[in-house]
Amino acid sequence: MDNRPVDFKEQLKERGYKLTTQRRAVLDVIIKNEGKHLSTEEIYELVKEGYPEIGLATVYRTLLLLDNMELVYKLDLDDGLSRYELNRNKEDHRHHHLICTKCGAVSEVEEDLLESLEEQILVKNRFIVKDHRVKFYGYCEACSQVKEPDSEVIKP
Amino acid sequence: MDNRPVDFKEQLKERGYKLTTQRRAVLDVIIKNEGKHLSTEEIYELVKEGYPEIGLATVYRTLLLLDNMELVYKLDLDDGLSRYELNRNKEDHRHHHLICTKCGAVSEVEEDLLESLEEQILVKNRFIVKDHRVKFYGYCEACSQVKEPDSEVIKP
DNA sequence: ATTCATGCAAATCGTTTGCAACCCA
DNA sequence: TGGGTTGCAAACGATTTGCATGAAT
Repeated sequence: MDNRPVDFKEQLKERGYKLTTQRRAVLDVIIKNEGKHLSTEEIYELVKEGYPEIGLATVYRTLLLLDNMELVYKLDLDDGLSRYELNRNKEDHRHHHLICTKCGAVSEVEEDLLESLEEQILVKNRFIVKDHRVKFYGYCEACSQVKEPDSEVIKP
Repeated sequence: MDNRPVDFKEQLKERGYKLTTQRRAVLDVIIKNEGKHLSTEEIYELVKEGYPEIGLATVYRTLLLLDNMELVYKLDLDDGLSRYELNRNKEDHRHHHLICTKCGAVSEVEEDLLESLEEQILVKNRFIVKDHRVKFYGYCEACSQVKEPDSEVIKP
């Protein structure tokens, strides 16, 4: 079902890059942890479990490469770290993130629903929208039921 | 028309903070440059024009304070710098940014138009949206008319 | 007189880069 | 073989922090 590794090798070849153990290891970790929004450091630690010799710089370089190849998608969840998620298909980055400012939980809205807004932007601002980044801040189901006074953990 | 400086003094007092020349100078620069999305360094340089003794650390600390007081709004325009814009009123941060990936120009969409989406999120995800950050990437009017092959300057 | 704020320099921290050794194609 | 790749350590750049001095209430 997952033929990405094959695509990966081909895509690297097309660009004149080599398929190395390190690159496979990084991609594999991201694939195995789909949905977790891992940070660079977290990816590094996970890769080291199966490949202790890898260097942090290699992880940074590989992530940059995967991002350029659009196999991966870089996120900013406002904690000062770069996080990544698997980009299942080219149009897949059209989902949004819900960030709970109380507990820090991050979930996703699979729908896009920005077409009408983008159409208005085209007409009113004469700006052609090609991509977008949308983050919603608020309270997740669990946190919205708590009665205690607010104590925000996350600041947008 | 602009009574913010008065509010500023009061708000500082309420929180037990002092009104210093430096804090006024920083806020004044932001007010005078409304719409420019200045970075911390740029604000520092502008403040120095009228107040050469100010230190960069003070600007950082003041910006953090203004952000906490919600007098200012922090932006991330993907260039690795923190940028700020004046937060005219508490509900004012409900506008979006249009970022041209060819020339880097940043403009704004004053309308919000996310209510229906947020209503759907409430129903489907049971997540209560309190705030959001929306960035659109694409081509501004000038750049969308150029015929040359793409040469993106900005990477989301 | 207190208490908070400032300026400076040093410290942090995530990320990038130079370079010799290494390894895939 | 040979050029891309790696690991290491040093370099970077934005932001933060410790501390003695200075200013606001």
